[in-house]
Amino acid sequence: MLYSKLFGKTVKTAPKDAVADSYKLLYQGGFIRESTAGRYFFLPLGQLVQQKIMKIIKEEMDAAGAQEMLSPVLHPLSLWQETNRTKTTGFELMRVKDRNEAEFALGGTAEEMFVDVVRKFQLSYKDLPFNIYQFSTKFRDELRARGGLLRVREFMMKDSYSFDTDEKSFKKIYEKMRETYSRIFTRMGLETVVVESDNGYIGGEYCHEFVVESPVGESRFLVNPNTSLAIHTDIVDKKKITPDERRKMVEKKGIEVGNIFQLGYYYSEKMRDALFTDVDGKRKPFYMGCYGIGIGRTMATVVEVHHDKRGIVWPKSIAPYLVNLIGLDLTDAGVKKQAEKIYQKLSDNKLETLYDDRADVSAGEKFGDADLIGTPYRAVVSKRTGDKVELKKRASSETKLLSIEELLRISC
RNA sequence: CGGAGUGUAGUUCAGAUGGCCAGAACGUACGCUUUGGGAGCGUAAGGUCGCCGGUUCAAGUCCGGCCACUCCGACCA
Repeated sequence: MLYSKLFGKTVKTAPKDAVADSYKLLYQGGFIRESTAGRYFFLPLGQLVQQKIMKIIKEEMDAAGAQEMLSPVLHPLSLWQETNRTKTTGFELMRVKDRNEAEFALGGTAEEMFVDVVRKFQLSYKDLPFNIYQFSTKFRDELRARGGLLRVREFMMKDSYSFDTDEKSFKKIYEKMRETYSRIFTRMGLETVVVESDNGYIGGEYCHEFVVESPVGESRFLVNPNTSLAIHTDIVDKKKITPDERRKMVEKKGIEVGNIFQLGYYYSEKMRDALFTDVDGKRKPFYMGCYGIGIGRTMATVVEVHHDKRGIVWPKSIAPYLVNLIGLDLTDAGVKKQAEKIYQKLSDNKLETLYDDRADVSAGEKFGDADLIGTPYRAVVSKRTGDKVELKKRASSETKLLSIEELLRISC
């Protein structure tokens, strides 16, 4: 990508009321812009990151045997009434009517929809278990949005729903999802704590949050550093912890980037005909679970964890580009030609490159932008570099002069 | 929804006691100069002063209502 053609520019100042570092940097770097409170545009750079996050999630979900599909965003309100969740969700449902006055809820989570599609089929125990998921925009009319992408009213979420014959079978999927989630976040450079939590309006008996420790997070939990037992402060009272154990636990704050829920029969018993035929010929309700990851929040969390005073330091796995190629002295025809040649070589080798081809911008400004945008590598071509390229990792201050062949050996 | 606060150019802000054509910096466009850590000079464009109403000879400024946004809390991913 040519920097001169990239839609979205870096700016020196962030809005004065931006408090979260992730919001400041994503704003200044030209990744996002606010529409109205809690609703954001993802600019080209931001969307590239979001897509990479989704790609990793998809790879891991598919490897775990889950199948991607897609449900409508407008949910018939009658489905939400069937489970009485029109009244019990913590967020306000947003409602719309069509031309026939039929009422819909803008989906904030999709348990009812997925049960509804499943019950359209005549399933038997032989079809179970399965785990189906989607990426889609969720709408939650929260009382208050905060912290840029950390808490919003409209966001991309991966939500999946598992259907099982019984608890024993379900627990295998639950355990698999727990491992899958840990792997997903590790691949994005996030270290997560698995925290036992309250189910809230989702229903069911137990659930676990995947929390990244951070002072800007809203999740408070207690953790025992020796046993890695972690529980949300909300459920401490329910958990009958001995005073002795309690003393060993420390309280921490973090950002909830994902969660896994046991739903059991919560939905399949409330919704008519959410049944499968078991081996004994009897119709029985599905034993369910659901699993969510907020994409935008995950992106913001990565920035919260991986940045310095100059800007973002993206992990390779989700960086918008691997290399920021900076051409200096581009008014010199020889240098310009060399820079273009290197850009071409990088592209030919599938090394995603943002080429800063601006001829009328000072070196300092280009370096500043590169640090702000935070690609893992910065490559410089100038009068000084001759037929070589200067390479620097974003996270380090060390520079190396490499031949083009050596440059092409950098890995994704 | 309770508490606090903000709303003037794309952004950050200044505009005391009401008073002529509403300002600066950054950014943007053009010209010249400059080119390894956000350079310099010049010119220009860019504003229904959040909206509605009121007071007044006169309102960005005073009064009332509304709206939007931010922060804290409550609540929740």
